[in-house]
Amino acid sequence: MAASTLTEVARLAGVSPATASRVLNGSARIPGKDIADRVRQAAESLGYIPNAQAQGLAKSSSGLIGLTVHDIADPYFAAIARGVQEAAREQHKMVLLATTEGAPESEKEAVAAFAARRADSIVIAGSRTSRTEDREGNTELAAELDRYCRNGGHVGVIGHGIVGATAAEGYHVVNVPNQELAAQLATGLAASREEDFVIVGGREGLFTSDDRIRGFQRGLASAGLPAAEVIRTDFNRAGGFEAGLALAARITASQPGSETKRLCIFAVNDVMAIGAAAALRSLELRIPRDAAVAGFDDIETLRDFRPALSTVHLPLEEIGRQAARSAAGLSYDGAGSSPITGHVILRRSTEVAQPSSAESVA
Amino acid sequence: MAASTLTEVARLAGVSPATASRVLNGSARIPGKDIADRVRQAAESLGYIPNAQAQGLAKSSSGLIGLTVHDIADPYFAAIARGVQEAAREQHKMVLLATTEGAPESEKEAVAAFAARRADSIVIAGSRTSRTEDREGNTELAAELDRYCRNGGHVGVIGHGIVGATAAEGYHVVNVPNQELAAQLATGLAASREEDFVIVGGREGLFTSDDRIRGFQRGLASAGLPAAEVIRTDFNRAGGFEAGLALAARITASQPGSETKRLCIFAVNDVMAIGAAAALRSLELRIPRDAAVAGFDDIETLRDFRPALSTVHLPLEEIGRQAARSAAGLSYDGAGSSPITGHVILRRSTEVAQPSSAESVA
DNA sequence: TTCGTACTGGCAAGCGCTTTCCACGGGTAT
DNA sequence: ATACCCGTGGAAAGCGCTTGCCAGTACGAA
Repeated sequence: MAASTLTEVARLAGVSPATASRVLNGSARIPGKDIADRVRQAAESLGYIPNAQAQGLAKSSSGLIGLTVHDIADPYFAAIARGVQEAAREQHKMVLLATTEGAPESEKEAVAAFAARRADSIVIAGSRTSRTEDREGNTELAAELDRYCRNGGHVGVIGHGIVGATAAEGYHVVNVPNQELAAQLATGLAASREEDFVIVGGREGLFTSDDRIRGFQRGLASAGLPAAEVIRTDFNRAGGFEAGLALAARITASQPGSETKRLCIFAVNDVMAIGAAAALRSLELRIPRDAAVAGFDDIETLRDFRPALSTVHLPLEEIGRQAARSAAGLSYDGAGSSPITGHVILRRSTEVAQPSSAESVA
Repeated sequence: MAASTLTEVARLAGVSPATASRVLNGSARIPGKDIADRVRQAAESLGYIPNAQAQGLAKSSSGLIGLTVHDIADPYFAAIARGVQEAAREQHKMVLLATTEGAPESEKEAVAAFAARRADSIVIAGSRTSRTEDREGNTELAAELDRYCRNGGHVGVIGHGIVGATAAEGYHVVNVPNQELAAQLATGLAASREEDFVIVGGREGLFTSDDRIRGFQRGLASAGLPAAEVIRTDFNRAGGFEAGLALAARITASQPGSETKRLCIFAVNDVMAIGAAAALRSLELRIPRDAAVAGFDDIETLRDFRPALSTVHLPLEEIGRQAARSAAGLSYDGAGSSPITGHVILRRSTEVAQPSSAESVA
């Protein structure tokens, strides 16, 4: 990793390193044209690439944005990552990626690593949790973040704030109206039908999941419907599939009686919804004929799924972008940073009209 | 970004910075137990976090792995990124992410940025290209990479090597047997039917796309079938959709004649295949009844798509992992790094038996 | 002509860490 | 008792860059 240095360039151009620095790496003072040209030419001929580490050390800033996600291959996080990446580009920074599997301890480690690299800001994506087994981890994470902020760092958290974080300065959270939107979804779903609602949610304590469940229940209540049963499972496709199997069994069993209402399954995210749908299908049940299914997030890759999934659209990319921006201090309590909004999208998977079984084009 | 420094820790512990460094940040020489404890305690109480930039500067290595992808939200790249991330974790490094939209100039910039940060290794994902308009960009990219390698860097390229790269040392490419697998897919598809094959490919010059097309044609030829028509379009869902519309029109038009064979559409990647399928569906055509569709990559998120998509499985994550490993010098021309293999998966979307129209569960 | 002003480029002091080299003390071999 | 070696902690020289400060120059104003 030995590349040519500023000093070499300076020597070749016959100037001092200070001058070379000024012409090559942006400074308020730009040396005279002839000298500048000579330096630039020297740099060019040596293939000079400034050492960002050294620059960072000298300027104490790194041009880095730290991003933690649960899993970069999860389309939800991938979309957010794209937004963050975009914001980073705007700011002429690079993004440093860490995956944490959602474990607060890993997140804490990631934050420490970002701090060690003197990342200018940190974006934390992924559901916060309040489970007792995460208590300690959360506390440590909060402490780490506080310390980072106290040292002048900026953090943007997506969704819920970190439990226990107390930093006054540099701590921003991008609020996602999960509850309101889930309520709207419930209202929309409840409007034109009467059926039994079941919620497939993540483990208790996952804020995102809990919020969406709470919102959905509220929506049902405001439509005069009873609260839905909640099935807790893993916050991923497998969890959805599992819950789907259980529900499918129930549906199949009740079919003979036949005066039971159709089931409407609300999975708290699209991926779980797809899992549930796959489970139903694997047991020969059809959607929406035998059960309605709705998700949340409006994952892009899943839009071609059939029957098209009713869901709540979330501007994931924008969320990532905004988190990165607000953490950077841009457009925070200034102009530009409008609150995140989403909207309910009712598609085929929750249609009421019984489809003629031959016609299932959405 | 002012955190406490090693010197402060040393002072508090009443030792020299050298000693503090030795105890805190791994060194061959570990000071005496009592001293070590004192230092560690001082560090703890000060909340000391080593400055990775300074460490990097002193050791001239950064603990960073650079990764360029076209688009992190594309599930293909996201899967690879996950593999790279995993390998990074193994090596106790972090990954620095850059998205390039596939433009060689952006890739060149990214490589330069990685070099500036003294990344220990660089992984380049995303199809290489030989289009004339990319000529210059490719040359520059190659030059940048060469320089990086010459300075002791390691690069792992996924798929095809960079055109024009000449670095002898530190330059590894993870070969993906696109051609062979595409040929196998063609053979598999050709085996049990006679139909018209059409290939929906990316723009000319995209190596991945071209390889898959070539392989597929070869497979057809070896099955005694004529070469398939090739439709060139964008290497993404939109491109697939567009091509799908065109093909749908053709199918619909020929239906009356009805002695035309069924069309079998091979899209060179899953996302394009899904696009094409969506297009057909939007025009009331059914798969596989009115046309067969096959893709390539076996994207995880798309596995729940119905009718299930015939495709070629590629161990994306493993590919990413291996690229990162080989670039790190691990397991390269040593044990462990077995060549990448994939396999054909024939699913419902290319089934021959006409489905009874009521039964479309895969 | 003589100041004062406004620039210019260079010097040198760091940024926070690692690592070579050195001095020193205690142990063993002679 | 002397010589020698090994193991320890510390001093100091960087790693490659930025930047405050200073001296020198050229200029317009007086």
